[in-house]
Amino acid sequence: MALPADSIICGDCIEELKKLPAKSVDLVFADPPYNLQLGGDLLRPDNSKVDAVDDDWDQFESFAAYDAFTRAWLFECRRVLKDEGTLWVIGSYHNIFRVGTALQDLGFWLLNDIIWRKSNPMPNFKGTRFTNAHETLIWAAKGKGARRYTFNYDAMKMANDELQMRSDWTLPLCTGEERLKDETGSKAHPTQKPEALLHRVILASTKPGDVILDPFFGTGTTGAAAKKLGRRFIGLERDPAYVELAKTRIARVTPIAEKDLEVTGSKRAEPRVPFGAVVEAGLLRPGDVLYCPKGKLAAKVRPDGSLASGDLTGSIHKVGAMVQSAPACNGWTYWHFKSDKGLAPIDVLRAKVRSQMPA
Amino acid sequence: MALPADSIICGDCIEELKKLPAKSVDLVFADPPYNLQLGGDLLRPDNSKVDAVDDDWDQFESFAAYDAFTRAWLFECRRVLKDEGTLWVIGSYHNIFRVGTALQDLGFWLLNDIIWRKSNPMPNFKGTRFTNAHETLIWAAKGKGARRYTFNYDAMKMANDELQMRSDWTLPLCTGEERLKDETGSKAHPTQKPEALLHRVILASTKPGDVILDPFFGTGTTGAAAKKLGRRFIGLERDPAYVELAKTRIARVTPIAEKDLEVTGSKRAEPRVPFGAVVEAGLLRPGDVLYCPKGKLAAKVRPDGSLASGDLTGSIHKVGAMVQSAPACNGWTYWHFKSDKGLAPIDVLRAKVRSQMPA
DNA sequence: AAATGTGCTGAATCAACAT
DNA sequence: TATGTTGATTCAGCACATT
Repeated sequence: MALPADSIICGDCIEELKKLPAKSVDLVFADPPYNLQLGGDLLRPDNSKVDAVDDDWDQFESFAAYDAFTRAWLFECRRVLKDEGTLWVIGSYHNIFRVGTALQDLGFWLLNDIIWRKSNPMPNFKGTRFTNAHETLIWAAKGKGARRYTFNYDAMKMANDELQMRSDWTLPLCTGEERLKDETGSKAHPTQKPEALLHRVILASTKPGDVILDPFFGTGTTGAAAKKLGRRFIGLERDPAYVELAKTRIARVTPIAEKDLEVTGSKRAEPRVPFGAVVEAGLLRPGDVLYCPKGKLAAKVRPDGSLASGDLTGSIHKVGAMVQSAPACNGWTYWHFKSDKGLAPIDVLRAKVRSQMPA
Repeated sequence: MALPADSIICGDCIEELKKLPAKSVDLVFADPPYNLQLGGDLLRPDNSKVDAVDDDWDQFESFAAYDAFTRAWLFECRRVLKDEGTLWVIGSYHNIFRVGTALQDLGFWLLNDIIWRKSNPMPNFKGTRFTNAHETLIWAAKGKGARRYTFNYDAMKMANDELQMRSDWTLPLCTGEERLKDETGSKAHPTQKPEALLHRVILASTKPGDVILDPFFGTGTTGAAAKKLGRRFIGLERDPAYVELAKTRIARVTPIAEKDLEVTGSKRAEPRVPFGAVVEAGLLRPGDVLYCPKGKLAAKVRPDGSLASGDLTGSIHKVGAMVQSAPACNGWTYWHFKSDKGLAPIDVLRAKVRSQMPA
């Protein structure tokens, strides 16, 4: 089956998930039902249905049913996810512990739990508890070994005034203009999430063009944010009324021009330049002397791009580590050459070589 | 058996819990092993080694083993707890989901999950995830029907500048003078919690004279805070060395009169707003153009809150400085956007975002 | 005396690629 | 799969030394 990108599928989320091809999506964002009163959606571990919940429900039975439901859709999401893809789930204390446990049991590897601090939460009117002012998101990779997931570290850092983005995010609720209303003027969906939240999730963990799957699409916040940011989406939603709302909503979204989607990139993604290329380019000559940042330690450049410092020879990194008796060293930033303005790190020579490289 | 109030029992926590009488304590505070699953050594950018929690007591064979342990001690705590008593557990994403699930399965009724936002967390040194900047506490009553638990709503409200105390608490780590040191001057316990955290827990959920049980007593932070606040404590701790440390520590604590309790939640500096939050809030779109005060120089907004002006990219401050060839620049006042009333500084957008933020 | 600078540390599931 | 090489990566707060 071809991947139905940029579309909404109306149907039961588990059944529809089963129809999607394995290892086909880059990101899953899921906002599953929080409470246990799911009626027909809830299945016991033996797949029998749970009756409508009343005040005296059998608590264990209900939890077991919720767990079975949770594990079923998470299992399918894991199947559909690419090996280097990641998954987000949002929830509150009513359900998030069960979701987190299920994730771990299914083999997902937790990367972070993220706290959405609501700047304008609903107060606790009875004064019996702390104001419930946050929700929790879990960000997980497909498994322990999955190392090559997308995390746009530098973009996140930039979005936070050049400080690392933390695990707590302060954002307002979805209110005002952004909140979708029905014909009567009341809110169209009870748990519509703010687009700002999805903006950060998508910017952090996907690249332009990636496919984002949302198995509980609702009124399509994930789709709207994805379209805006030049990502594709697949939405699963059971309620045809929500599907219609989401379609209208997403149709109105203007994507950001591709050239405006660029974010701060990581140095790891830069093309690798061996030090030998700097010598080959004539930016340094064999026999030239490099110095440590304070200028006291020195090493001599050799024709093959290795260094010699006394008896020590090897790569710029290895010699840098050895002369400091350090376990490791980034030779590009450690070693300096004498320029007309004093000592400068050889990293500026690497930049010169890179600027002359074909893309 | 009489209740061993204001004492520390050295022994296995589950075995010792079994010896305590049923329905005898008012509060349980538990800081169990987190079951961290760390890989090899972690080096900081300066090549120093992170002192990780690699103690034996944090090692479990599997999730199943951790779950069995968790359910065993939680089961006994529930037995020992008075019907109107409540229980707190602190953890991180490594274990807190399993703890929360166990609590629900054992019949506890969750009242809140509380986020301890660390004001000074350890950074993520490798740039691979969001900075893990919080821990989670769960506050639970003994069962769904247990309504007469203690919650000092007004004291909490008073401690928070007459606003309802929220479910996210911003507190620093336990460092400096407060952190207990061993003979060699290094930390005596790897996971000592700040007294301010216990202070708030105890003030919120106990009355003077109440008995607080801590089954993972460690160096006795719970006991110290309890004594200070005129509550009694029972500590269970396996390691005799920690027991001794805790005894000495608590002996030095002088109880304080209630009227002298510190006022927490004092006014903080204005919350920092990164420019990325302005973009996320939709107040500016990626691709929008910002102008210098005179309108001659321009820069384009990117999705991560960085700016691009020709080849120059970076934060609003950095790009502002570069286009002026100035050493520094306050981007908030330098950059302007086109509003219906002409050019306006982006600082007015920051004010909008800030007006929606809690401290 | 006051200001400034240096070094250390905190519950951390912390790299990616080529051979 | 295992091993070796390249080279990317940190924030707040406190203690203590220096100016």
